[in-house]
Amino acid sequence: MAQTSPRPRPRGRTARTAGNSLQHQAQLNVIRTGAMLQDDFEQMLAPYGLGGAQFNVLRILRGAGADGLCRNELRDRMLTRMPDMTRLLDRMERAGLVARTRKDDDRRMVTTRLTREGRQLIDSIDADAAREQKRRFRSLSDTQLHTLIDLLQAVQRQS
Amino acid sequence: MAQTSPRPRPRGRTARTAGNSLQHQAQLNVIRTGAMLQDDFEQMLAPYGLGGAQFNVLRILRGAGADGLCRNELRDRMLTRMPDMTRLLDRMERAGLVARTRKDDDRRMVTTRLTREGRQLIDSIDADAAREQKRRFRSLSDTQLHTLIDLLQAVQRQS
DNA sequence: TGACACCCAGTGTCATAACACCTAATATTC
DNA sequence: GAATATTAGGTGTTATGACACTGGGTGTCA
Repeated sequence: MAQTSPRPRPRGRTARTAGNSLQHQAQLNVIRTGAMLQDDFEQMLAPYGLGGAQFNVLRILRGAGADGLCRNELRDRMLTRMPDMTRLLDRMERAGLVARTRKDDDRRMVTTRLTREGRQLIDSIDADAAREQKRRFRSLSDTQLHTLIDLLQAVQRQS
Repeated sequence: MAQTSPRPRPRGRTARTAGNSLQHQAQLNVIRTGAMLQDDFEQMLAPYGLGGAQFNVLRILRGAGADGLCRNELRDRMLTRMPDMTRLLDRMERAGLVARTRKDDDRRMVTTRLTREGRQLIDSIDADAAREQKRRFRSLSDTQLHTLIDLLQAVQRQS
């Protein structure tokens, strides 16, 4: 199976943001760009049978190492809001990507860890993921990237 | 009905982006910030019984004026990808916010227009929407806003 | 005018997201 | 140590999203 769907999606003509306040333009551009990057990323993931949320879980769990993470900790680290972590993990467990074990000392807690298979899968995606990131940002210098990151973090810090 | 849900969502500790390439950090921050803004916005819209997509349709149709727009034109102007425009418009039509009429000269085309009720609804939201935009971006100067917008548009232009 | 390609809108079907609620285990208070 | 609160995880239900496909409507070319 080569590439998937044809993917037209010219969506969101940049020009349409004229005539509004700067804050409004900024808001629209952040949301639109975020959606574009997310879509690109999910497009890249499709051949692996993953969605963005599942990839995110794999990435976070790989970062967490052998200790794994409990459901709520995992949920709080997600890139996007994810109220229904349980069933997302259910699906990933069924797919053999993660394993869950209830803790002995606090039996309310369930620790989720990457399986070997999950680990191998995300490792195999790394190269594609890096390529995808570079593609979108290739026109920006390191200074510009720093500026962009700083500005976005300032926005995130507002309440 | 006052405010709705408690909304904890501390999600996405900014610090977690260390140790990766600048492009990666930029990608994560754009996606995360976009999701935050979208969530905020939908939070604000909830009391009006609208979701982000529906608000977006109202906004676009208001801009289009009395001529309205056909389904595909509308879809292409959406801020986020929306493959299932038909049923979104179905719901909005059922709610009395939009009206659809098939064109006489090309009977394939269906024009969607705002109803008076839809128009009044989006007008009544304007003040809240503007407040929400300002809140998130208040810490940025006009120059910084311009810079942010320019950088994001450069990202959007990459294929 | 009949065959063809193409365009627009809509539908069937399945997977996933959202929201409110529930249950079990542990902590806290008296 | 029994009652209560709190915290973690899970479930039921409904709404929404994705994707492939259908089917009518137009144009165009023999």
